[in-house]
Amino acid sequence: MSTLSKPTGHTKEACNASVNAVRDALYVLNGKWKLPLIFSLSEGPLRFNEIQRSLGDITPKILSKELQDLELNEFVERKVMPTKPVTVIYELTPYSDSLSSVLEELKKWGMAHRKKIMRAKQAPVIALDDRTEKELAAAPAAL
Amino acid sequence: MSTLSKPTGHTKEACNASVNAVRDALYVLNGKWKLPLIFSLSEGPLRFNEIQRSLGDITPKILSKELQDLELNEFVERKVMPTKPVTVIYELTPYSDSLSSVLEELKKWGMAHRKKIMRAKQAPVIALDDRTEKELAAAPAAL
DNA sequence: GATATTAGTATCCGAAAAGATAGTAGTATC
DNA sequence: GATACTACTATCTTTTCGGATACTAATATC
Repeated sequence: MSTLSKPTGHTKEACNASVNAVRDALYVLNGKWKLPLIFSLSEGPLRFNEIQRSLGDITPKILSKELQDLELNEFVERKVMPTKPVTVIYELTPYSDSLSSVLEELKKWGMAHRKKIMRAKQAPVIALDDRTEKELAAAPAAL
Repeated sequence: MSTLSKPTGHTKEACNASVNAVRDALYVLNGKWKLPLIFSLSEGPLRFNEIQRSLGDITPKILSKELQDLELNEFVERKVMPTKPVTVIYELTPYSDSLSSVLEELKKWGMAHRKKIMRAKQAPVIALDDRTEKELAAAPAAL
């Protein structure tokens, strides 16, 4: 039995509100590139092509879409510089800092979960490091 | 400018490790039904058909798959009871409680974000309540 | 005038996630 | 013997996501 529902009580309305709030939060971080993008920009502003190079294999279409998503959520600001061939710089907003505690919690939990899976399966570290996160999270019992 | 990268420094390796850990965490919560399912079971153990009824419009195929995912991640335990027509009960494990602080952070952030969006757009509350979370999070500027 | 660089957009494509619909095995009831 | 309930599984279709490839407009360089 669990205590997950204790803090807010467990009325249907409270649960739905919680689910919706958590979903809102997950939604803004979701997809393959949001996190790499945020971490990449956390080292400083970058231009479009610089981001593309730093992420390696993202296509311009996807990068453009992801940057627009981040802009809509006010994590990233897009600045067009009036240079000869125009340069566009993207940088994290102060608001993006509000994510830090959430990301910190997710990171802590993710690392602990990975350790649990490693312990549970007694798999050698090297083998674990070779697995993708998807495999790790989706099929821990298979390790 | 942001301070997102400060706590762990910003070496390439540290960033990748963080991204992977956060991704691990997001992965186990991802998909349309994981959260409703967890919240539903947080009120107590339920049988397959009871879960289906409580979630409304999930198909048995999807429900079965989601429950298996949760079982693999050790959030849910599946117990087969030797009754006349067999009954199967699903319940949250003690390990699922480890999610509570993560979910609490996500909930807090999600609620604050929604409020920010509401303030930013000065949209009437009723209009906001009519929107889906996807619309809210994906296109806040359109409110 | 040909080529390169800027920051993208347009079109098509394949994989994966989700859903609709139907069926299954075992038991019990009418 | 027909129907219903249990907990699913099988098959097919739709929707969504991400990617490959090619292209654009404006300026600058060779």
